Parts: sequence; C-alpha cells; structure tokens
Amino acid sequence: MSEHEAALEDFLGTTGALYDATRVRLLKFLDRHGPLCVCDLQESFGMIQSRLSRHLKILKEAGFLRVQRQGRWAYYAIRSPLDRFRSSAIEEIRALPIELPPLKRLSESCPIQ
Amino acid sequence: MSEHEAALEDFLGTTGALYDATRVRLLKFLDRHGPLCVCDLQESFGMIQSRLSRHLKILKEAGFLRVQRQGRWAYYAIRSPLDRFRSSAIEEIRALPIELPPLKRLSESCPIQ
DNA sequence: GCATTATATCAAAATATATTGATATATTAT
DNA sequence: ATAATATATCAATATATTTTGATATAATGC
Repeated sequence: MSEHEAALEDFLGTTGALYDATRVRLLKFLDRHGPLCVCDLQESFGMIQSRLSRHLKILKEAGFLRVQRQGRWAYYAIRSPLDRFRSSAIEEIRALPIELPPLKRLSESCPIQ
Repeated sequence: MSEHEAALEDFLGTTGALYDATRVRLLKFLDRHGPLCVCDLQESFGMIQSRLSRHLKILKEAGFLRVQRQGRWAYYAIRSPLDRFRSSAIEEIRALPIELPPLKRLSESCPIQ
C-alpha cells in the first residue's frame, strides 16, 4: 500500500469508527465511567459479547481506546492523550444529549481506577 | 424523532459524510481550489455527474459545503466558518498526503472567486 | 489436568451504502 | 416557446458493514 493510500485508509478507519450509533454510545459511556471490562459493558448495555468485542476492536484500532489486561479481564478506556481531531470528536460526543444505560459493574472490586 | 435521536443522527450524518474516500478527495479538492461547479469537478475527477451530485449533497447536508447558484451553475465550496469538530476534520484532510487530479475548469470565466 | 469465566474470532444472514443509467427539473440563449 | 446545458433525483444492481450464533483462545481456581 502506498503512503498515500495508507494515510487515507487510516483517516477512514477513524471516521468509520465514529460512524455507528453503538460505537458513539460506547465512547460516551467509557468517557463518563472510565476503564470498564467487556463484561461490564455487556451487562450495562444488554448486548451480546461478540458484538461488543467487535465494536471495541474497531474503536481500539481507530486509536480511540486503550486496553489494559488485568488477569482475565480486559479493561477498555479512552486513550489519552488524543490528537486534535480525535479529541474534538470525543468532545462532540460528550456534548451529545444521548441517553445512556446505568452502569452495572460485574468486575467487582475493580483493581484499576 | 426525539431530541436525543436527532442529535445522534446529526453527528452520524457528519461522520458518515467523512467516511468515504470519494468525499474526502472532494473536500480536499474544494479546500484547495475554492468554489467550483459540478461540471468542473466532473471533468477534473472523471466522474459521472449523478455520482458527484449525490456526494456533494451528502457533504452539503453534513454541513461541510455551501452552494451558491450563479445562473445555470451551482458553485460548491467549503463552508465558513465551521465548528471545531468540522474544522479539525478539514485540517486533518488538508494534511493527508493524497494525490488529487489537476483542476480542469469548464465553467470558464467563473464569476465567483 | 479439568472446569469455569472472560474475551476474541469466524461464517452466514440481515441491513445499509455506493454506483450506474435513465429521467426530471431548472436556467439560459435563440 | 424551443433547444441546449447544468444539476438533481430515482430505481436497480453492486458492494460493504453489522449482527448473530458458534467456536477458539486465554487466564484462574480447584
């Protein structure tokens, strides 16, 4: 892949990650509640695990999330610092008046945060 | 549609507009060359007219472009001012090392710009 | 090792988006 | 009014993405 194509692919990876209602909700939720594992999100959103895992992977590969493995749990959180474009996207999402489900934590006594 | 849904739809309209290689190229081209009519873009990109018209409509409805009718021509240009999120997207696109076709102007002696 | 829990990946079906060619609308010039 | 040019929209097809259920990998506790 040429440098040109790679840069465009990368940009489309970022915008594509933002072009999905489920992923926008997940970003807003993680921005609000900090590091959460897949099972917490699964329980909070009432979504099946494979669907969640896939969306989290897309957000991670687009540079929005970091993952921190802690034993059998994988904790996802908004990456920091973010570049100007990504951080303005997060700000935009933070300002959106979207209803989010209440947080249900399954990974009790979370060792992170 | 509720206020919540409308705000999310609007955000997805913006990110969806950015999630397409053709539209990214068009934005970069318009950012570089200023107001151009559909026939100029058609000639420069070698694209059929209906395809161009559709992409320009999507970009316009996403808030990136303004249209100025001048007789039989419709001149499209990057809207100004843009909010923080959209302007950071344009900056990001401006910095992308994408090859663009040379400008071929059909609307000779353009009355705008 | 074996069972349990957490997460990731795969393949098929469902859904959404892009492209094309044809047609409609709108403006200018004669 | 008619012809010519510019742009917009429509309907069908092609292409891409999302969702689901099933299966694979990986870590913990017995």
